[in-house]
Amino acid sequence: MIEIKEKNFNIAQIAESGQIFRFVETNAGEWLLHAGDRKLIIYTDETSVPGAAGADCQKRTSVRFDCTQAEFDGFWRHYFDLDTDYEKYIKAVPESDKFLSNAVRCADGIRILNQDPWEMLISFIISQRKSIPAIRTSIEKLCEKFGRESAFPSPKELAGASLDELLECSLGYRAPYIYEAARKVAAGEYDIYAWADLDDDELRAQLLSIRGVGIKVANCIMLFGYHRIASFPVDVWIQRIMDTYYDGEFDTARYEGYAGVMQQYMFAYARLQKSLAFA
DNA sequence: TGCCAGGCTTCAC
DNA sequence: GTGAAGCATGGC
Repeated sequence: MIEIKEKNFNIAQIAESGQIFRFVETNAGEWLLHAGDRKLIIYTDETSVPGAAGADCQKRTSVRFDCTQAEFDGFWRHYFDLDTDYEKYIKAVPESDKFLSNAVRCADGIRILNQDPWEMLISFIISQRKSIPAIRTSIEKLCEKFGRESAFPSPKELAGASLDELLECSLGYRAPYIYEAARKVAAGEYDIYAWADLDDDELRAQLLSIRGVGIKVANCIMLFGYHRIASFPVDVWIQRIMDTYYDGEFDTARYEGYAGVMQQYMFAYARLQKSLAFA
């Protein structure tokens, strides 16, 4: 068991942040995370709803990872982006920006995870016009049906699926997109791991060449699968926020190089506000 | 029951 | 280049 106490690191906020879909609280304070073919159990002291009652992530709460030191150092430390100082991002937010200031107060435990490009590609193709619970359901079905021991299916495993089998995973009109993407990645036509060497604009262009990947999904894959934190995905939530609080356009230039971090704070806060409003 | 969901492709114009 | 229609289905 590895115990850490880190500022700006909140498991509940990350699990609900919309960047990961296989991260659930199985019991109070006990979390199960799937990443590719890896599995991790995490224990936390606080089980509160993210952001509720003014979560204060400035204090260092205990997070315990059920893994060896070697696994933690070799994989999870980087996965959770624990070597990055998020306080410098948070301090860049001016008090005059009321919305973002409030967002940071409620979501300052979020980190941009270093997830797998393949898993992000498929997950965010699925995400279009789906609610987050519905995305989770589809991904669960894919993993159960095509992954070994419910791991996320590899390109080769998913490329072996028929269109009818994919349709059984509640993919709807996205099924042909997944079908085609899996085959082309498995065949090496889309060399998605080599794309990690491209600059942001080149990477975005490559992702946009995949059928079913538009600008928003491409930006999500960049942000969460390639850790391009300058990427700023605009979905219906972010658009609503910009329309309501920023006269239609958020000035990403102010946060040049890391606007994607701000995007996550905004997204999390907007969803939190809605969930509390209907609670 | 009806509406909306971390949008994209296609097709007019 | 721009804008609107059409899209499958789960979750609330």
